[in-house]
Amino acid sequence: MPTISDVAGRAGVSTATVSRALNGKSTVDPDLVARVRQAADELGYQPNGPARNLRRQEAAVVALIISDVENPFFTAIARGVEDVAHEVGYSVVLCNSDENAAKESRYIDVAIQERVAGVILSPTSTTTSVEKLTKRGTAFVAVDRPLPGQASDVVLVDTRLAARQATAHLIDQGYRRIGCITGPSGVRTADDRLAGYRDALKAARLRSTTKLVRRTEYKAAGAHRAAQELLDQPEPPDALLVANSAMAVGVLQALQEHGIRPGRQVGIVAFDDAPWAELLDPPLTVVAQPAYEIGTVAARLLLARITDNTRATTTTTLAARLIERGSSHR
Amino acid sequence: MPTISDVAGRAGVSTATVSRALNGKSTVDPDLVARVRQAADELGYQPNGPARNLRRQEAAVVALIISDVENPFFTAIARGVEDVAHEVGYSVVLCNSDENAAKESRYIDVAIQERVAGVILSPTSTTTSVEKLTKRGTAFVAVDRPLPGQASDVVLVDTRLAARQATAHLIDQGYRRIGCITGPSGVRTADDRLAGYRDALKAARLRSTTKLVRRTEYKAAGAHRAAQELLDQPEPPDALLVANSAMAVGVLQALQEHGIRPGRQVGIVAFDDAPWAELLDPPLTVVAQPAYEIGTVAARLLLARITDNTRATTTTTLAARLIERGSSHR
DNA sequence: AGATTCTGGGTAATCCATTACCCGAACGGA
DNA sequence: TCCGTTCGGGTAATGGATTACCCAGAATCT
Repeated sequence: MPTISDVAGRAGVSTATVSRALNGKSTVDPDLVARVRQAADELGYQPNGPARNLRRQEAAVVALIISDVENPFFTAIARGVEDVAHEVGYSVVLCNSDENAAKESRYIDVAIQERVAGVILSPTSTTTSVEKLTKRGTAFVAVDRPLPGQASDVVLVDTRLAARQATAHLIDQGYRRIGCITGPSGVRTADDRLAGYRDALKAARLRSTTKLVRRTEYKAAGAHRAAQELLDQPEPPDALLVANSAMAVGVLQALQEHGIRPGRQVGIVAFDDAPWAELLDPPLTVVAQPAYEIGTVAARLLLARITDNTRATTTTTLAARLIERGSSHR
Repeated sequence: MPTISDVAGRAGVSTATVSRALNGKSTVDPDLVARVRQAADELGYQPNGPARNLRRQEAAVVALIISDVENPFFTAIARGVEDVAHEVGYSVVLCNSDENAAKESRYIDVAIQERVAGVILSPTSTTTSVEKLTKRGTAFVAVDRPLPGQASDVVLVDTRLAARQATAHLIDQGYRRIGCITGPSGVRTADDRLAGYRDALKAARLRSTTKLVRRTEYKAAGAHRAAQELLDQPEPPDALLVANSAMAVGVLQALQEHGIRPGRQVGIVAFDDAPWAELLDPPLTVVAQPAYEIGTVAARLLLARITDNTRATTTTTLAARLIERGSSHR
């Protein structure tokens, strides 16, 4: 593996000149630059990243730690982050915490150890592992979920309001026994969606009962079981608010198994506008979250914070949009 | 940011002892280990990754470069890779090449520069950027698509056979004007799926015509246009083989717009078993690829190659499975 | 012309963890 | 008791790129 001194030798200059020529930080005679470039190409020289990062005390890398790679909401965020980061020469590494605090903590350790320039995180739950970042002054932005008690930039969706509007829409449509299947307690988005659901019931003077609420993992399997339970009750719900698209799959499966078409008999609104939502019969009413935009906004905030970590922290709240389709109409 | 000497100072030992105590490579007095551990905890010491990697000449990281983060097939591979890598203490960083040779090449450069232990790649097209890896002796495994002319471990799906079987199934069902919407020419999986489709037509002595074949990006939008074109022909196809699930979305949309239900009028088989496939009416017949398993196999091969790069290269071909559902029955 | 500032480029210090090498102490065997 | 091992732990070399510092020669000014 050729080193900078190999290049220097071949080009007949010092290592300092090679570094300067290749990084363009300082003026170097154009002839020398050409010689250095050529020597580097001939040797297939690739700078040693660890050595560079050790010296620079920072890598041009941002870590994006998301809670589920298989959730399109998070991969859309990833694209947003990537597109912005690449424009300014940063690489993005994606880490999958799997809604698992231990994995999240481990990836944060790795990020710190590798001296990445910044971290974007969708926090799984507790705040503790994030303190390591702030304590070290690593630039950091939270997405999707806030971090109570932590001063950091945050990019959120107004998910409580969205849940409220979605539920209000179901009420408008004449549904009265509306249920809610949301994520685990303690996960902020899950709590907020439930709260928004309750807000809407309250505003409409409908009684809210825990019999119509189920909380499970943000996955299809859990939602499937939850929906079965709800539907098997003596007084089943006539509509359901479902907290993400993976869960929607489970819920719709359960409806199928009960021989129920979404819509007239049981109205459905789900969070996240999956590409297949329009293919269903009836098409699925959804709450579309601006995932890509969350990514771009978060990346821009992170870059700003990398250059100046003393700026005041901000909270950006983006609006979600209810897309009415057939599954919520009688 | 505390360094190893800070820890050494606080624990009253040398840096060598700290390193040995923390890494457990050599026997150290248990009392000292405890003292070092405590000092490290108190200071919140995190080893400097670049310094460690510089010295070790390798990072305990494997890079996984996939061609589309938003494609569930690739994210499932990612989970497989992660699960295996984590077992043995490696971190996985995910890079999204976006079917773009330039991005792929850039990520390969980054991987080389950062001296990752190995790379798993779903190659977008040309072989050139991969040579950089093999030339440097970086452990490397290709997934999903082979690299002609490159000696490397490869993990594939027998996608040609799967396409043939899927097409044969359509023929069995009585479809006669079967079309194919596949990925860009030059992308091996796309070519193979087309070849398998033709194999089946030939075996059934059906005439194969380019009028029924369309090639586009592996995305919904391209497939949507392609399907529209095919359906608007004077003699439209009575069935379609679709090369991945994102494309299936576009195709099904086009059918909807033409007022056609999949099945009787136009039979559909698509690659990749998406969780929503069963929710459609009729449910979608698919070719399920063992994506997670591709990931685990590739990761194990990579780890083996990291420990011994002289082993003979292997090609693992996994079988896909046709899951017959309603969209391919008359 | 002489003094002064610039500029390009070389020398060597620096970043920090790991580990080769070495030394002293403890231990076992004769 | 004395010698040869063994073992724990310290000293310092090492990895490779960047950059502070310095110097020589060119350019500019008086």
